[in-house]
Amino acid sequence: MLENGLKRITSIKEIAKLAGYSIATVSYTLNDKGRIRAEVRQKILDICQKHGYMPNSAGRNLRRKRNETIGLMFYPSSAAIFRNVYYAQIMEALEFELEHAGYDLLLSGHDSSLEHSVSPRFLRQGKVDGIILLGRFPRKRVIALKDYGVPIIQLDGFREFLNVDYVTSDGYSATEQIVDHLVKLEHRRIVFVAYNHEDTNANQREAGFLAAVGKHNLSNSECRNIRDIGNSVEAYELIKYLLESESPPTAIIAVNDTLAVELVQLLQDDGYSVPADVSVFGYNDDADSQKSNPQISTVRIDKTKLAQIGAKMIIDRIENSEITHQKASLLAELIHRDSVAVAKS
Amino acid sequence: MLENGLKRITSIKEIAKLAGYSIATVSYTLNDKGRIRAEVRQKILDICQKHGYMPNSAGRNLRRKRNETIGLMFYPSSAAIFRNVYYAQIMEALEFELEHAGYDLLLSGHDSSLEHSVSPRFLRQGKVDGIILLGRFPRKRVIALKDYGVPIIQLDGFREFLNVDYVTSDGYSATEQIVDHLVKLEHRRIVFVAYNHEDTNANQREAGFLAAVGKHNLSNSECRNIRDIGNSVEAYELIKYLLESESPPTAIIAVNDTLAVELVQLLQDDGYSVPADVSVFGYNDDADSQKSNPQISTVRIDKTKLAQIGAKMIIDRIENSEITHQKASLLAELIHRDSVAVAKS
DNA sequence: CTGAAAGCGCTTACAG
DNA sequence: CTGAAAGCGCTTACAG
Repeated sequence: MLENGLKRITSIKEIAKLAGYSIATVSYTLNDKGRIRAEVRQKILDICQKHGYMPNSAGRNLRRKRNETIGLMFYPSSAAIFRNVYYAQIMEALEFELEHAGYDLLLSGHDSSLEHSVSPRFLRQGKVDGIILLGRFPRKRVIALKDYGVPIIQLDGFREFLNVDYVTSDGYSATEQIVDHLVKLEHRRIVFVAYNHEDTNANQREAGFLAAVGKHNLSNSECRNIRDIGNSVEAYELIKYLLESESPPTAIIAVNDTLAVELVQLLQDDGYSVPADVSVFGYNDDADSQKSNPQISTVRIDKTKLAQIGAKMIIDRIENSEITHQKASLLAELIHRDSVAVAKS
Repeated sequence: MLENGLKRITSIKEIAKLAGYSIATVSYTLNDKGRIRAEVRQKILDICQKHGYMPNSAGRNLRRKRNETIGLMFYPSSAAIFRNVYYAQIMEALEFELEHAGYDLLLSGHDSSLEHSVSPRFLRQGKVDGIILLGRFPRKRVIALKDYGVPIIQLDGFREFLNVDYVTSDGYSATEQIVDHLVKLEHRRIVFVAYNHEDTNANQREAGFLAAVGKHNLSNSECRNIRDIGNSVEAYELIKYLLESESPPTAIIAVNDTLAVELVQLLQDDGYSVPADVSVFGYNDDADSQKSNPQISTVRIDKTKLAQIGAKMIIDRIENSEITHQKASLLAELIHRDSVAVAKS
């Protein structure tokens, strides 16, 4: 029941009957199409309003062959995403953009990391017009998903040569900038640390690191790229070994702020001082990099922009499948805070 | 194109033609209804499989008058939720339950705190069968939402006398337990602190506090319930004033772990020792309560169970609107850690 | 400017 | 055990 005690009307047919016009006229009015007399239009609108009429999306979607819905998938799983502060801002902006463009966002509780996992329900049921892949989806999964024929894009992750649109951040140039900056502060023994899982963003950052090491003629044996650690404790064990060696590193570049924050904690627990003994750089400008003591120097990725571009990409792809392959790599900005200082001599 | 080079089939009609049976038979097969000969059944299933057929949800939903979709709304806004660790686990469990029950989860980017906000798109478009309200929705908003006629429930929030199902945690008894415990540790001057915004969960906790103060014959003038602070700094200013008074509180109960953690930080920055000078209790068992130093004693709310019950409630309500009003209040468990000690004498 | 009608893909009572 | 047919609520070319 509505406020005015009237029964809620759920179909265009009833509205048409009440107004004394055809369902076509009602439909045109509701969609601002065709040329309906202003007077008729107003009458119909009034009736809809009065009876709390809401168009039925199943009816419209069946006819239009659209869902006005975009599916969101996470890798490795949605559990991982919700716990990850990095994604909060992205989700937020994504929702905003999509809602304004007339799309709803459908979530998948699907665990994409399971080897034999079937595809998410919403895909099997054809409930979405497009899919946004958030995270470091493996190539194989992207291909499998692409084969459904539903438009997909990758957000904050990418796979080349798949003709799948993507938007990510330019970790290569970001790392070059970090090394440039560290070298200016007289660092010559720098370590890059990332997790052992496959991650194209981490690869880019590593590649930028290696290129910068070459560019500045830093010693290959003194600059390490550690890529086989499973967690911060493992990372710290290796770093500790290096710190106790004859030519200890003076700076550490951690693949993200979470790792950076944890390393700083472990270093401090062990009696090292940051940045006096060793400088630490992170990536992402997550909230915890600022809460850490000292505050961590990091790379700011404009997450809102990332989401905006992603939203635009998937919508473009849905509404115009002819457009050519799109990819974007956002330039990142260095944020200088207190975890970096001139190299210990 | 599928792997086998065949065109993907998108309707039951084409499958029927290929199989040489009617669409009714295909439909019955797909839905495991009616009595279809095993042989025919297998043939149809094979064809579907081969051509990657997926049923069209708009068609089915139009016919069934269902959406198989549940909308999720947040208060004050989705932005607030994504940044709130407390909700990560709830979202996760909710998704899991709903997906298994055959429902998809539709997200709303809607900002419910805006006074003149329209309802979310998915509601206006009739895209959801039910709505889960997460957070402390004001009574007025709950009523407005309820008037759409779509089943709703409140999760981790509640409004009485509205006949809206809800599941929340029993903050009343939790706080009683906290005070019982503190009294056992010889605390007699205890402060309860909560934010100034309207929040029925906070009200419950406060009520439990007041009841326990009465039960233990604690001094009303020495036990305060502070409910008018906007943030932790404001809270700390008041607490500091009390700590410097003649009969300073020996224990603080903060309405959630976030506030507790921030208060501990501010106390320490100011030279107070926790728990030597003052004990601190939180609620929720959020991740940060464990990361804090000292680790914060808190109240564990089984968020997974909260979500499970919530999922079951909304589904019950959707599938059987006749059921009577349901409400649940989860018993919480005290988690004893290092922020609480015997009262300073 | 307005209406009659087809059809989107599905489910389901009914008939056989 | 299987099929013909109605109808869910909508949009849209077409006719007038």
